[in-house]
Formats: sequence, structure tokens, C-alpha cells
Amino acid sequence: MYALVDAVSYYASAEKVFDPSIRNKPVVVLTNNDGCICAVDPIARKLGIPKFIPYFQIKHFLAKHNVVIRSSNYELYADLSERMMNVISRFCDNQYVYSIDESFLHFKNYDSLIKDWHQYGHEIRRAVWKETRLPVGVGFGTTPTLAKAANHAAKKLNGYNGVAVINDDHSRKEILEKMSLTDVWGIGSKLGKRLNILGIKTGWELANQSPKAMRSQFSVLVERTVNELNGIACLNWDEVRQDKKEIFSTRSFGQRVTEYNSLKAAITSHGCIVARKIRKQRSLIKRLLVFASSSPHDDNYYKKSLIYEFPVATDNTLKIAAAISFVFDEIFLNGVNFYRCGVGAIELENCQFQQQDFFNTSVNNQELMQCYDHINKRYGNGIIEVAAAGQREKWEMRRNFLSPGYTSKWHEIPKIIC
DNA sequence: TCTGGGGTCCTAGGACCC
DNA sequence: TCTGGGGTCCTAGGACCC
Repeated sequence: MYALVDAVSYYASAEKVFDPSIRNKPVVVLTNNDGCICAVDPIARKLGIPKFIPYFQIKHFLAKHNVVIRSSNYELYADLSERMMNVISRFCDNQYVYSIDESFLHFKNYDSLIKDWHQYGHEIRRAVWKETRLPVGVGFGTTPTLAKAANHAAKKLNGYNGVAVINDDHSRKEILEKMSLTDVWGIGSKLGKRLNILGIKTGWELANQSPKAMRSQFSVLVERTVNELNGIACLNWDEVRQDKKEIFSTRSFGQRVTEYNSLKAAITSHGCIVARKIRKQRSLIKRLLVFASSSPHDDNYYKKSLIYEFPVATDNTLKIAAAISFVFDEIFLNGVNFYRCGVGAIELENCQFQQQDFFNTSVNNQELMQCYDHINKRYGNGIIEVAAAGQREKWEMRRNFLSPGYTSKWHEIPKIIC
């Protein structure tokens, strides 16, 4: 049996944890740079506010309905996420944290221990609420995709009240019949439309298609989804856990950047983030993509990307910063109002099977990087950084509606006044 | 006045080679 | 009667997810 546990509109709920005064109000959270709406709590959802609409387009509507607006406070969400995941981990010895607010649980040989999955789901919900004040939904299913479907039912369908279980054909049919295609994990808007044309409208109808036919008409991914909907697990645990094949760090600027040094510092700081993620996964970078662009909404859209190939794959921040410096002049162009930039590791190697270079005599500075990571882990990411990444400057993202760092800044810790 | 997220993986199509 | 390959690498863009 699998379970998927995730929070109800996580970012919005996280904003309510330390601010009970907004708990009964509609709340939305914006993406970086206050660009789009990325979380809509259930009260705001009733007003018909959609996700991923540009903020400026719906600003007046939000004001009219007294909707509480927050900028993304990632420090807070990451911290609350860790607490939430810790509570959930007590309920299963095999947990896979899939995203900031979702974790899969895989129960092997629990049948004799757990008689009532519904009740167990409610125990998880109660524990998370009691200890973190975050509302979660719990879905159980015999495959990860069915657990996702049950989770959808738990949170969105009437009568489930936060917990749903798919453990036989009856419960499977009951839930899948009520799910539209795009509610199924792995089916997005495009595939949904193409399947609709074939007369397939619900999750249940998709489950009844021939997996082979789906593979030939669409892809191996759709075949896998059909199998998963029929209780045949294809996303086995080791697959879900696989290493990432590419790792990116990109961001749009709070204000346009035109200066050579500012853009270089911004790109370098993305390089540092990628390097850190790479070391965490224990991979090495063979090829690095470096890019910067103006906004696609601009008249003269400018975009330039370059690939740097390392002679010997590396995870060393200093080498990555040097590589960025090496290609940067090709990317920068005077007169461009840069809007976005980023760095991506697009070809990785496993650090256990590294291809060595017979003529390579340079030192890899592994101890230096370990020390660097330890200091950043202990005192906060970015507390030490390569000089080329500069100081956080005016291109820092716009966050006009930021809540306090309740759990991450000493002077913003909540005070209880009696 | 101006404003439009971020991350990962996959695939189609082109260029090039033998 | 008519017909002309196949592999690899690269890139841009598509698709999906949260």
C-alpha cells in the first residue's frame, strides 16, 4: 500500500500558521517577484481565483474582495516543511519526500499492523495538525498514481473529509469515475484534450484503455499511467528516487539589470546554487548551460545561452564560477534590459564512476567544498559565497507582501503577549 | 510606470558523418 | 513499377508538475 500525504494549498496554509488573524480569510500567495498567483486557499478558491494568473491582472478583484496577499516566503515554507515531514515520517518506515509539501509513504508488510487505513489516515492528519497547524490530505492506493488519485478525492471530492482509500475495485471505480482526466497524475491539459477527442473523459475511462494502444498512440508515459490506474505499480520506489538528470537554478529579476557586473554576479550566484545541489546529489557536472535573456514580452527579445564543457566533470564551486566567467562575455550585450538568467547542469556524471583525465593535475579542493557546505548549512545558505557572486543587490526579487521570518530570523520570532 | 514562476524530462527535427 | 540509410549529437520547444 502507498500513501500520499500533502498539505491543503500549502503556501497559503503556511502563512496562516503563525498568523491566526488570517485563518478565516481568503489568502493567496504570489510567485517570485510577485509575478503570478501560485497558491489559493479554499476560501479564496470559492471566489473563483485561478492559479498562475499574473498578479497585476487580478489585483483589483483581490482588493475588492479583501483577499489577503502574501509574497512567497520560502525560508518559512522550507522550515515548516521539514517539521511536517518529520511528523509524517513517524507513521511509516519508508518515506519519500517528493516536493516541499508532498511525501509518499510505502507500507510493506503493514497488513497485519493496520486494520483500518481510514483511521490511520485520520491519525496522520490529527498529528500533523496538532504539531504544526498545517492541514493535510491523505490518500491511500495500491500504486503511487492511485495514492495520488485518492489524495485528490480526500481534498477535493465531497464526503471524504481529508482521507480516502483505494484498496479494492469498488473504491477505485468510485473515485476514478469522479475524476476528470487532467486530475490524473501525469495527464496535463494537452494530453487531456487529445484523449477527450477519443471519447475518454474520466480517470475511470482512461483506466479501461488498453495500455499497449495508449503506448502506440501517445507514449510510454501514458501506458504507465494506465497500468498504475489498474493497480500495477510501475513507478517503483527506486525509480521515484532516481537521481536528477539535470539541475537548474534560474530566476527573474526584481528590476531589470543592464550592468555587466550585476548580471555576472547574478549568474555566478546561480552557479553556486547549482554546485550545491550537485554535491548534495553526489553527482558531477560535465556540461553546464549558462543563459540570460530579456523578457519574452519585450519588443526586442534577446536570449543567449552557451554551453561550457568541463574537461573533467566537477562539483567544485570555484571551477564552476570560473567557467561562468569564461563564457560570460559571449552572453552579455550592452543595452539589453536583462530580465532573467540562470545556470543549468545538463550533463551529469556519477561521482563514483568518474572518468579521470590522465593529464589532469589540478586539485579538486574537496575538503574546501565540504567546509563551505558545512558553514552554509549551519549559518544559512549564502553566508559565505565566492566573491564573484557579489552581494545581494537591487536585482534581488521583489517581495512586497512578505510575512516575517517567524522561524528563521531571531528578531522576527513571534511574540505572545498575555 | 510597469508588471507575466521555477524545475525537470522528453521529443522532434536538423546537422553531420560514414 | 517505383524506389535512395542509419546513427549520433545538438537544440529548441513542448509537456508536465507544483
